[in-house]
Amino acid sequence: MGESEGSEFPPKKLQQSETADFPAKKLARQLDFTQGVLPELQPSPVVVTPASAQCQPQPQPHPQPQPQVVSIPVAPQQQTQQQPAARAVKPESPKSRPRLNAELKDGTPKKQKQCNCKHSRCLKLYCECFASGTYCDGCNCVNCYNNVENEAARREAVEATLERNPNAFRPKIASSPHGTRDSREETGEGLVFVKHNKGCHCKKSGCLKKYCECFQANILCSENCKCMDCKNFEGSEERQALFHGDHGNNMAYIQQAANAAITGAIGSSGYASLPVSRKRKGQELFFGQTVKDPSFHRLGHFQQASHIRPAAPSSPLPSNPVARAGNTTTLGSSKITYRSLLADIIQSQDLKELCSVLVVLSGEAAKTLSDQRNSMKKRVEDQRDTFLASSTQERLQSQKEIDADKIVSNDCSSANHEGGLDDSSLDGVDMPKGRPMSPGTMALMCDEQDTIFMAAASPNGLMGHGCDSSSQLPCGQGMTEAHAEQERIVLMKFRDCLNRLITFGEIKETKCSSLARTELGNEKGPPSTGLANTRTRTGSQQGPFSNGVVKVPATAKPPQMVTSIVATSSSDLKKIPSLPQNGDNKLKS
DNA sequence: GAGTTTGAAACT
DNA sequence: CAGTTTCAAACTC
Repeated sequence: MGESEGSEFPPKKLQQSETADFPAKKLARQLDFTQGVLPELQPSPVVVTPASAQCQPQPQPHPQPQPQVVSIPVAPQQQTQQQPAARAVKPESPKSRPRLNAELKDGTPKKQKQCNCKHSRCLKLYCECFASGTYCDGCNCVNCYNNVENEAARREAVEATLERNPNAFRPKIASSPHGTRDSREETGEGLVFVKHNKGCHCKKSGCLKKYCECFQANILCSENCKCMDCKNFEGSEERQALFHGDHGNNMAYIQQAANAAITGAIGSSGYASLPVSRKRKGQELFFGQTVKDPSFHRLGHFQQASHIRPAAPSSPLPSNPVARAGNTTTLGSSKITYRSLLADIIQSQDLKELCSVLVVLSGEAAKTLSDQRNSMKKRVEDQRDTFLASSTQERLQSQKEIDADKIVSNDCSSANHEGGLDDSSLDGVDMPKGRPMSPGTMALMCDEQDTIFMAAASPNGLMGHGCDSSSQLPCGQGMTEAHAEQERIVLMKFRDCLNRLITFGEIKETKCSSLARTELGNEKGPPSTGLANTRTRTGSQQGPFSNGVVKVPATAKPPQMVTSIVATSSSDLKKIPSLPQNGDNKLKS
C-alpha cells in the first residue's frame, strides 16, 4: 500500500471519510478532546500525562513530543497505567503486544499499547491508540497523526469516526454489577457481570484466541456475540482446559490448549462432546432454550460448569494468565471457576451426623430445661407460701415481682434473654421491622446485616422443627421455654460447626494462597492481581457460604486457628463476637 | 523476522 | 444490510 503518503494528508483514500464529509456543522459540536469531550464516554475522565508523548521513530511530522494532557475517552484498563520510564527500546516483542486496549499480561501492571500502524496514520479505529482515545506514545507506527502535532487532523478523524459510530470510543467492555448476567464472571470476590458491548464475530478462532475481543478482554462471550463455534463460555471444557491446567500463567500453554480446543483435541468426554457450537449456531436446542434468551448463556454455562467442576483439578490457584485486577472496570473478569474451599471438606455424612447431634442436643436441652423449671417453680412456690404466711400483702406483692424477674432471667426462654440478648450485643444489627427475631437467630446473625439470610433462615425452619413459632413469637407470647432453649442450643452448636468449617476453609485457603504466591512469584513480580488480591478481606468473607446464606464476621484469623479445628466449640465462640457471652458461659456450664 | 491468519473496521 | 476490502494484531513457522 502506498505508504509514501507520509506527506499528503489526508490521502485521497481517506478524504471522503475523514475530511471531505466533515462539514462545519459537525465542528459545531465542538468536540474538543482536550476538554474531555464525549463526557458520557468516560465514566471518569482520566488525565494521561505521559512523560513523553511521542510516536517512536517516525520519519514523519510530529517532531517532538510534549507532555500532553489527554482527556479523551480512555479505556478503563489504561487509566492507571503508566508507561515505564524506559520506553526508548521496544519493551517487548511484537508478539506480546497487547491489542485490545492496554491489556494485562498475567495480571501484572498493564503495558500501554504500542501500535504499529502503517496505513491508517493512527487515525482510524484500526489503531488501538486512537481507538482507546489516547495519543500514540512510544508506538512503532508510521506516519502517525495521532499526536499533539496533528491535533487538527486528529480531531477531524475523531469526528469522522464518531459520525460513523457514536459509540466508537466507548469502552467495548461493559460491566455492571447489576447488569444482565450474561457473562457472569466468578472471581474470588464474587460475581461481576461484564460483556462485550458489540460482541465478537469470530468464525475460526473459537473465541479462544486473542483474535477474539471477548477472549482478549478476558470475558465470556455473550448474547451480543455473533460468533461461530464459540468455546468461550462458562463451562466450556475447551475454555477450562485453557485455564485450569497446572500451567499457571504460561501463555504458550494456553495457546497450545486453545489450538487443541479449536481443533477438537480437547473436550471429548461426556456432554462436552456435544456439538461444538453449544452456544450460538445450532445452540437453540440447548435445553430447549433459544439463544435469544439472555439467560441462555447463564444456564448453559453454569450447568455445564457444574458438571465439570468436580473433575476440576484441585489446582490451588485458578490460573488465569490474563486475569485483570478485580477492581477495574473490566472487573477482574477472571476466568476462574470458583470452587468452594470446602468442597472436599463437607461430606454428606457429616451433615447427617450434625443433624443427629443437633437432635440429641435439642432433646437434652428440653429435658434439662424441664428439670430446671420444675425446681425453680417449686422454689418459688415455697417462697411464696412463706411470704404469705409471714408477711403483709404488700410485701408479698413486691416479692412476686422479684420472682417473676428471676424467672424471666434465669428460666423463661433462657435463650431469649439469658441467651445474651442484651441490647449491647445487638449493636449494629439491623433488625427487620415488624418481625421479632428469635434470640438464637439474632445471635447467629451477629453483625451480619444480610437480610437475605434473615428472610431465609427464620421462617423456613432453618432452626429446625418446632422453632418456627419460637422464632416469631417473643417470650411471653406463646413461645415455650423449651423451644427457646432447644433453639438456642441447636443454633449454637450449628454455629460452632460453621466456625469450624470456616477454619478448615481458611487453612485450605492459606495453603492455596501460599502456593499461588509461589507460583506467581516464579513468573512475575508482585502478585498484585488475580486471586491473590481476592484475599483482601473487606468485612464479609467469601467462603463456602458466600452465597449470602450464612456469613460470619471476618476476623483475620491467624494460622494458629488450626488448633481450633480440634478444639471444642467453646474456643470457636470467639469467631462470632456478637454472640452473647453470658449465653456462652451458661452453655459451658 | 517473515509470512499467514484472523477479525474488526471501513468501505461499497 | 450484506458483501468486500483494508488494516493491524495475533499467530505460525
